[in-house]
Amino acid sequence: MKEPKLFNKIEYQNLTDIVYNTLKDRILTHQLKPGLRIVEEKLAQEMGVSRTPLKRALTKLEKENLIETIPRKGTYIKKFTAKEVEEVYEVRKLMEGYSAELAANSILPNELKQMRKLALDYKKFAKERNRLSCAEVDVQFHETLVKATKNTTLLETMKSFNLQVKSMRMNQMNFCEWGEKTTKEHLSIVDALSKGDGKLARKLIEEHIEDAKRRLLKYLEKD
Amino acid sequence: MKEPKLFNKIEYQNLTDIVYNTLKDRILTHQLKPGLRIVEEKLAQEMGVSRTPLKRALTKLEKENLIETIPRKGTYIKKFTAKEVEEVYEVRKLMEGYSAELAANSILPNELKQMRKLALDYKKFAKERNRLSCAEVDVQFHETLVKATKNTTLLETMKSFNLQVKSMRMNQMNFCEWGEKTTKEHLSIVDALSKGDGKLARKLIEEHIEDAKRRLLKYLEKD
DNA sequence: GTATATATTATTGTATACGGAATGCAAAAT
DNA sequence: ATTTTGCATTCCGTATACAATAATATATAC
Repeated sequence: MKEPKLFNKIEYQNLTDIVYNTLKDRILTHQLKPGLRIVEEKLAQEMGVSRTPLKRALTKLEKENLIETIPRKGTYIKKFTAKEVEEVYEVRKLMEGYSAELAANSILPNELKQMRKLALDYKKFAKERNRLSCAEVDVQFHETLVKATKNTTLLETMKSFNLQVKSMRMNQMNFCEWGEKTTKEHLSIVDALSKGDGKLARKLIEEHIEDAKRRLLKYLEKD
Repeated sequence: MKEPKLFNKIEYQNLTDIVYNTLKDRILTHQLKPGLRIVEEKLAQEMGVSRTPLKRALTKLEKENLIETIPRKGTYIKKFTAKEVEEVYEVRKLMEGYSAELAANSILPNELKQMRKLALDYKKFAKERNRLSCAEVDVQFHETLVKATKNTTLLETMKSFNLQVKSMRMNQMNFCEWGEKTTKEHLSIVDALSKGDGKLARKLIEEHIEDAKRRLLKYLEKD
C-alpha cells in the first residue's frame, strides 16, 4: 500500500545551474542577440553573481553550440549560418524519420494521446498568434515522438539539437501563419502512428521537416 | 606570387584545455576506471593545477557523458550500462547508415583512399595485437565515412558519440581477434562506396555495426 | 548495546585577487 | 599623411580564500 507523499524532494539548484538556465532562455528567445559579445564581469554583475558560476554556465552553453568562445578574446552568442540550418535539419529528418518508423510499434496510448493534444494546442496558440507557445508545443510534439522509441540516448541528442533549432527559427515572424498546415500534418503523423504504419509515419515526418527547413531557409534569405 | 611563410601561428593552449584533453585520454583508456570518484583538490594537486581549470574541464567532460556529477556530492567516471551500449550503437547505425548511402555520391577520391588505408592499418595493428591502435584506426575509418557526407554537424555529433564508444569497448580484450573479419567488412564497404552503390554500402555498414554491438554485449554479459 | 545528538573533518560551491594578454589610443617617427 | 611604438585600460585565465554542505567520528542518553 502506497502512502501519499507529503513532500517532494527539494532539489538544490546551484548558482551555476540557475545562471545556465537563465542564459539559455535569454539566448533562445533572442533577448541576447546572436553575435553579441559577452563580457564576463559585466554580465556577472548584472546577474548578481561572481564570474565563477557564470564561467561554468558558459562552458556548458558552449558545448551545446549556443555560444562561441575564442580563448583570451571573448565569448559571443552563436550566429547560425544557412549551412548549419541545412545540416541541423537534415540530422533532425534522420533522427525523427527513424523514430517515427520505430515508434509505430512501440508508442504507448498515453504518448499518442499526448501528441494529439500537443498538435491541437499548436492550433490554438497559432490562432492567438502566440509564437513562443507555438514553438514550445511544436518542440514537445517532436520530442514526444522520439521519446516513444524508448531510446534515451537518442532523445537526449535530439533535445540538444532542438536548442539550436529554437534559436534558428526565433526570428521567423511568419511562424504562426502555418498553424493550420502544421496541425494537419502533425495529426496525420499521429494517425499513421496509431495505425502502426511506420513507413508512412516516416515519410510524413520527413516531408514535414523538409518543408519546415525550406520555409526557414527562404525566410533567412530575406535578411 | 605567394611567399613562403616563416612562421606558423603559435597556438595558445590554456590549462583548461590541457587538463581536459589529458583527463579525456585517461578516461578513454580506463586509466581512470569507470565508477571512480574524483576528488577535485586531490586530482588538481596531482596534475599541478588549481581547481579552477580542473572544474571547467570536468564540466566539459560531463557534457560529453564521460563523467557524472552529483551536486555537492562528487563526480564519478561514467559507467555505461548495457542499455546505454545498446542505444549508442543503435544511433551509430542510424547515423552511419545514412552517411554511407549519402557518401556514395559525394565521397572524394582521397577520402576513399584514406578509408582503404585505414582498413589495412587495422589489419596490421590487429596482427601486432595493438589494441589501442586498432581502436583508434577503427574510429577514424568510421569518422571518415561520416566526413564524406560534408555535413559538419553530423560529424561533430558522431565524434561525440565515438568518445563513449571508445570507453564502452575499452575492456573488450578480444578486440583484435576480429581483425580479419573487420578488415574484410571495412574493405567491402569501401568497395560499395567506390562503385557508388549507396544502398549496399548502407546495408553493409549497418550489419557491421550490428555485429559489433552483439559482440560487445556478449562480452559485457560475462562480467 | 542501540540510537540520537554533537563535534570534527573532508569536500564542494562561490567570491575575490592578481598577473598577463588583448585592445585602443595617443605620441613619436618616418 | 601614414606607420610604428609605448602606454593605459579592459578583460580573461588561474590561484587562492572562504563559506556551506556532506560525511564521518565521537560522545551522550536511554
